[in-house]
Amino acid sequence: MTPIRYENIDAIPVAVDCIIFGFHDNNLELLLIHRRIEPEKDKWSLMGGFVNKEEDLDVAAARVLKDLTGLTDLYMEQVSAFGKVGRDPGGRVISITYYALIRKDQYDEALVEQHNASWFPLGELPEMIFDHKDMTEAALAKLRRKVKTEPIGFNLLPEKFTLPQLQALYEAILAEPLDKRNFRKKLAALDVLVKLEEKDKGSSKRGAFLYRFDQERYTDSAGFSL
Amino acid sequence: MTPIRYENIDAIPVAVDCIIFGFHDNNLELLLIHRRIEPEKDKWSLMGGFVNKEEDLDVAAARVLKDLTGLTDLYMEQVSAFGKVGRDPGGRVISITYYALIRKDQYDEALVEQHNASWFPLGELPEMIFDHKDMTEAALAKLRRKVKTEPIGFNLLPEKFTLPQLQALYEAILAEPLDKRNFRKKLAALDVLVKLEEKDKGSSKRGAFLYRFDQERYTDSAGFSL
DNA sequence: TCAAAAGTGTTGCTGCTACACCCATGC
DNA sequence: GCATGGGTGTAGCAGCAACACTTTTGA
Repeated sequence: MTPIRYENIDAIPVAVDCIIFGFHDNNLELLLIHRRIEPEKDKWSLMGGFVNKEEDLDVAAARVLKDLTGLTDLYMEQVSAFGKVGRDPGGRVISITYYALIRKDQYDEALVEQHNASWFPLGELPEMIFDHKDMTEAALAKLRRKVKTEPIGFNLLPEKFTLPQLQALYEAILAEPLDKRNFRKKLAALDVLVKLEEKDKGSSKRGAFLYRFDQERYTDSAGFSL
Repeated sequence: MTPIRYENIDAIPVAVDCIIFGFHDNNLELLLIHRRIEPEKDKWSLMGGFVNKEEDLDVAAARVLKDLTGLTDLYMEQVSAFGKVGRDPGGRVISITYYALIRKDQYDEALVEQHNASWFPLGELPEMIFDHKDMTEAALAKLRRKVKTEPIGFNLLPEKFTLPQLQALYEAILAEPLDKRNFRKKLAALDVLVKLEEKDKGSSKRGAFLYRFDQERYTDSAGFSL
């Protein structure tokens, strides 16, 4: 049978918008793009792009992320679809949002500059266009939930990291202070970190031991909760 | 400034598909539609429809639900977007899924028959077209998570219900047995139910007291967890 | 009188929170 | 030698799971 063609159906431009999280200086940050045209000139927007007719949604999101950061294989998760008729004054566009976690030591700074993008700590977000603020909040809520039950936080840190760094990361994501001993106790129980010989002396005289996340140990274990 | 028109952008048909949950006979059930045409003839599908150019996503989902059940103001929540290029062999369609909770004593049976739709207990789902099985699983996962932290289960029960009914509902949703005393203890602590004078003698000689959910008490309280 | 479902409290344990001091090092 | 951040253990408490018997009533 010949496929149905859906010819009398309204077709609608579909975009993906990416909430890009990074971690720097004990702050959770967002990568935003400076809008240089009207309307909403000089506000900031999420990085986005239209979905091509022959392109999976995830692929479109990955493409958009690569265009801005040069990075592939990022940790990425769909948040939700935003589809109010008037959400984009330029015309009807349905937007599917994704959040992504990136290591701030790895992205391509030149590309980011070309796009007039900069990083903003969550607490100091500028005015954003359209419903991008709502998108950000939805993404953050989803990240907060997820980070407690799955070991995804590591995607925001370098390969090797210290426990104080990891704790600061979780504190930044959850926006609440955590007890140092309890935090370490839980991590020890999870048994997914490998302690290395080296120390990082970047932030203290004494130096803190470096660890790395062991993906294999995790997939074996199953339980994760912080 | 004149709005940009997005004229050179690929436009794509966008659908909403609804995972419709009902509760009957101590089973969580799904309302599915019998497909009478090729391809995938005689399989079953979720109720869906295309999103019109001038229609919000939520409005489209509500319309689709009303078309099938006659009901409006249903409890409804977006699940996620499915957007693989080949997911519908009839052509590229991006589908946004919503789940809805309906009271099985209220829907319009004639309409449902007109659509060749029937109810299936979750354990006895027939073969479904395209990726509708994945959609169902995603919806169920979301429902399970949500039902533990927000008082939405009541949307599947009549206005007045008994505690054994409510417990059976939660057991059906979570697919695990619950301890009767602990369940009642938690509910009592939540303080969102109003005990009525009447009893329902439908399922026992002794009869069980009827309760109703008090929305106001809930919005006041804030904490809900089962 | 018996079968079938409704209703009701207590105890032990687990897992969480709260909390303070010593250690290593560079300056 | 002192200031700075790194590292470590315990005790009390709360919330959760496990568990068994009495009540009501229609047949």
